[in-house]
Amino acid sequence: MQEKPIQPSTEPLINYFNSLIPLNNEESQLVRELFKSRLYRKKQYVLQENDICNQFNFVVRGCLRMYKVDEKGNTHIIQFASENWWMVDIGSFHQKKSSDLSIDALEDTMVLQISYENLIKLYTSAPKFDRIFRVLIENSFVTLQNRLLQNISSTAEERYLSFMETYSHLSNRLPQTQIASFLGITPEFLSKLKSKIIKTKS
Amino acid sequence: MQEKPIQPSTEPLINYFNSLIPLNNEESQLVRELFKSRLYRKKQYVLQENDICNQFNFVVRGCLRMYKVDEKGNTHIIQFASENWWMVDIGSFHQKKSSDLSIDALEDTMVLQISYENLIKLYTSAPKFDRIFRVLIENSFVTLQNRLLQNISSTAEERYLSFMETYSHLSNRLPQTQIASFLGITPEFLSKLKSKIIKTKS
DNA sequence: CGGATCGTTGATCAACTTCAACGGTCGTGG
DNA sequence: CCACGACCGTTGAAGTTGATCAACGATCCG
Repeated sequence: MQEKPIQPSTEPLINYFNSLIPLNNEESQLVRELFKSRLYRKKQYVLQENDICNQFNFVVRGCLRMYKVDEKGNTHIIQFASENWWMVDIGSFHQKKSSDLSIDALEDTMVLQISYENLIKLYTSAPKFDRIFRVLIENSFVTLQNRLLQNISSTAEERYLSFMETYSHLSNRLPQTQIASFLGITPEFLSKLKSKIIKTKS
Repeated sequence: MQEKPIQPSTEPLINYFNSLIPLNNEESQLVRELFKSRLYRKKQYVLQENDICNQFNFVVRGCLRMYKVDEKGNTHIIQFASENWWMVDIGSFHQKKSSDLSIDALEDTMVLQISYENLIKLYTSAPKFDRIFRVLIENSFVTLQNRLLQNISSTAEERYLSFMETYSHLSNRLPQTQIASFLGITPEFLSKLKSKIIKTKS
């Protein structure tokens, strides 16, 4: 047996689609043609503020973050995306208007990406993808809604504990500063929370 | 000329769809057949916690709210829906699992609603609706994402001022308690915010 | 080796909650 | 039609949560 080819493939994405709604051969072929693989090195921008988000990204390996920098210079993380997650500023992507968000890589990250034009082509060629992307966004919507609910109704400590459960696969890959920025608290306060939690346990 | 028929019609909804992606006659007819109008009186439940959300609602007239009641008995409002907005617990609706949210009417409210089964039928009969509902959810997603961003990065005062702009059509129809519950603060604190803002202005 | 980034800790300050009390308005039943 | 209760908005005092600023040690990478 030989090693798998080193050249990146779209198969992880096709597997992902199949797990939602099975694709036929023609549809799989469309995916192979229209999605391009691309490697982003750690700290590299995927989307820079004020640019138009022109790529819909599927993370094969690595980790991205999407965030906003406010007037005071603080960054607020809206979303992480690691293996098998999507990353795009949907507003900018669909309305073709400049984004007030940024996306960059927290690790060397391999993505499969499709441009706006090719996504339209995909929808037109195979209407099943209208449905697939509808389901996909519905799922993201539910996740986002739960997060908003948590933010409205819970203390920082509760949010942190919940984050460590929900993102257990990610928590050890992320610096605490990034987690704090996702939770909407300062790194200093997160540090104090952690030591308080440890004390309470023992 | 006669008065318009008093019997509620699906025309506002068809106009709404046409503004997104124009419908042909057959598609319009499907909407007329599959959406049913229904009146909810003030305080009446549209969805009760632990039930499955089986209806996708379009508000023709009035106002609904969707909220969660936490362990301490506090209610947290996730969304208002007045004229031409949608209201549904998407998670419960699509996964057919019991909801931990509630929906009720803040005013007497006329909705056009479609059941899960009929929505599937709609998607199957006219794939254009896959696209329409994809676009619709994309829009809701952007709104939700902006709100999350605000909640992470702004003070209560900023959120309140922003709310009064964004929801200016609603702000005078809503009791302050409801606005506070939407912003994620106590009614008392909102009251103090308001008086502070007035003082600063003069 | 040296700078950049990260995590920690303490003191002080600002944002927001909690609880209690009070007055106003509105709708409903007697 | 009035009275009463329910709900709403306001205010103040005291408490909690989390931010800010400054200082320090550890690690990592060029």
